[in-house]
Amino acid sequence: MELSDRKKKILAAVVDEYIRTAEPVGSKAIAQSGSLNCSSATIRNELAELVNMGYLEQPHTSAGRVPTPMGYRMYVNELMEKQKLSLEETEEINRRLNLKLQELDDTISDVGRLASQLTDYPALTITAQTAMTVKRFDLIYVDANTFIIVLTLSNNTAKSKLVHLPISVDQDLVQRLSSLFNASFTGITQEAVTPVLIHSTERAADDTMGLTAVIAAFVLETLHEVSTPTAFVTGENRLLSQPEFRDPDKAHKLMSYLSGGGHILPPSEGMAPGSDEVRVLIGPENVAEELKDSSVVIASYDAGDNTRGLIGVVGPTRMDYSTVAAKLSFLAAGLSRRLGGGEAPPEGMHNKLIIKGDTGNERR
Amino acid sequence: MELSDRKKKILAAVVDEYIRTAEPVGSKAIAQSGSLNCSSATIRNELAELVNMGYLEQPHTSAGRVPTPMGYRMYVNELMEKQKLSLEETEEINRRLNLKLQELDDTISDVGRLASQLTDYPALTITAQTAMTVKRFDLIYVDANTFIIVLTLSNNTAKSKLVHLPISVDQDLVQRLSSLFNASFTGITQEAVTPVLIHSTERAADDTMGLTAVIAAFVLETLHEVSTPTAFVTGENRLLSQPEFRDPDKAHKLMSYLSGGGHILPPSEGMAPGSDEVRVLIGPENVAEELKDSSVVIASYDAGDNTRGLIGVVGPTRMDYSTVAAKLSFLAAGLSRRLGGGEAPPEGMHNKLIIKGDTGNERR
DNA sequence: GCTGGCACTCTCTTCTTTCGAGTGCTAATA
DNA sequence: TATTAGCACTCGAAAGAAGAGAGTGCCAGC
Repeated sequence: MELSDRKKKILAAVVDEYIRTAEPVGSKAIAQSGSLNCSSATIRNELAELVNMGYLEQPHTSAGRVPTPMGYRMYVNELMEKQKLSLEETEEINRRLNLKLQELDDTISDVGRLASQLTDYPALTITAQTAMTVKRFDLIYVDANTFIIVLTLSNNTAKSKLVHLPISVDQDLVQRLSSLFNASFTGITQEAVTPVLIHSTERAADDTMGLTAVIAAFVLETLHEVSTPTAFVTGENRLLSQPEFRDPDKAHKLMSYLSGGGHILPPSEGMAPGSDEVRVLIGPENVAEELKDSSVVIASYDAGDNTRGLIGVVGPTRMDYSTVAAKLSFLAAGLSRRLGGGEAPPEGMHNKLIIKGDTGNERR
Repeated sequence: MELSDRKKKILAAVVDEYIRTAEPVGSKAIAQSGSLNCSSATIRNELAELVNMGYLEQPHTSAGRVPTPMGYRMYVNELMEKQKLSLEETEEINRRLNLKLQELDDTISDVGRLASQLTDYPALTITAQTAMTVKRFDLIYVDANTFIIVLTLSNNTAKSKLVHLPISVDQDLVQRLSSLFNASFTGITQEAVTPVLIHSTERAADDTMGLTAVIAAFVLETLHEVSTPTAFVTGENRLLSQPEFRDPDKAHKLMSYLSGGGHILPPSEGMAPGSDEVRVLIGPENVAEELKDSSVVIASYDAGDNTRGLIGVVGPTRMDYSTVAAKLSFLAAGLSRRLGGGEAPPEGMHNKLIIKGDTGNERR
């Protein structure tokens, strides 16, 4: 059933006002807010109908109205004004993004911090799960007891480790191992590094000192580290400034859930890989019990190497979806441009903003 | 002025009880708690004197007594029973510590997480400020557009980066740069990497493609990263389970302060480098305004390479100093044993526990 | 110097009252 | 038929009142 134009306007006004004040919204307030030219009585009638339809609810008989998750969903899908960031804001974000990314690589968590600062909600980042492989081995012989392992990974980063041994090894062995590993350990994923493979390499290299095992362990460690999707949450404490989390128990519950990392995001299969899409999950649309009365806004970015990462924020259902979505979208686009390959849109550009999400779940 | 033996017992009992319950402690409760063989009236008299002396205070007339910071200080310095961890506890800690440290190097933050879990307070870790230098350079030529920089640092770790260039370089230049950097960039600190030095190296190598600058930048970045003391805070949310932080504003204030990292610890000059010392800072003894009514317990550990790191927890002044100190001390000792050089005490050992701190500040 | 007893104080809890925002309904109006 | 003004009603939040209880300070007796 379609909403009349006026109902839409009223619903939007309720959500906007509620987002702003966190107080149930009365008919009078809406009547006065301009944009509608009718009396509070008329609006009361409309509000009553919106309650019937499931878009709004009343905390108790004589209170104003509050949006239901279904109301928020309608708002997010159709009603909210897509926020355009001001030039200052976009420049600010770009500036800080550049700053963050200048530093050494794994600063994705820093970007999470940035997102949290920008939105004033806790932020989470998740790196994508990818089957990384080793592209190239180098072993640098330092002295009889020391050598350096350098792995070049499929995403064109290098990882290294200095190994100090209690026994001395000869340069030849290191040499041999280097080529053996280059021959048989490159291009294979973590799972393919089997004890059998390690053993046969050890024999082939005539390694009686366990060097092979050391190197293989480093390979496994590294592949594991880079292939495991890691979740990172920052700014949990920002929850506390939201009135809905004035109850310390409630806040504590959600915060410990967030600190636990992971398990926050829905199976992200629906994430269209190419777009600047922003996904909104409202209250009960979340799978995790702990998030049932919070909302999550997630953007995905191109992390290069054909993988995508996620960056999102968590807040009360009464969240400033419009601004948050705009900021996250912009941030994700910036990240994609910097991390991803090639054909990205030029900087300042930012007009499309696709918001997507589950379609309105049943209420209650 | 010295406290009588009975006063000490009473003070200890008050602190113990208050730590346990977070409620002001009455004379009756102490009388019944055994260990003292006198009536509540006697204890009332003693309590009144302890209030006069500044060790206790009353929230209001007709309430029980609560320790002042000075009272806690006395407790920590002289009264509290040094906690011995049970065998199960020490084993548990060792097990988890081993688990954490198995993984790749910079897991100090993980150890912070461990500390937080063990104590149920927010934990912070700080790596020491050290003037790190590069010990050795290796440049690995991959192909015309690609090479890998490998730095071996003075703390015997290796850092590497894969550099991909838009132009092609010849192997000779890479070779030349490698030896030049080994000659003039080793053993010097971050500050000594001057534009002049970079420039002269560039000329000496006859480098017209800016490779020198790229490498130098990586050196600077790396040295900066490893020499800058970084603070890391985890488990802020655990504050919320403490009754003194039921007020969201108070909690929020402290938590944002903690999230801001750093500035938490006092100038740690007093940290004796050799010992398992644990330091306790009670309420107003903290320098930071935000910590004036919280307490901090810090242990320092040997991070190898003649440097020390800090690991600590933050909580309300009503903190379980005894247990926390024991756990942190043990954790720090374990870290020292694993990270630091050589002559560490054997595992299970753990009997000395030196607690130190500022001597009782003036009250109020 | 210690103890039992007693009056007193002050907070916390609970109950009651008041206040007001906001509603639903009805009758009048365009 | 849709809108509006008016009015009685509802219900929570805030303010006030009363009672309970924990704990104190002090005094007199042991």
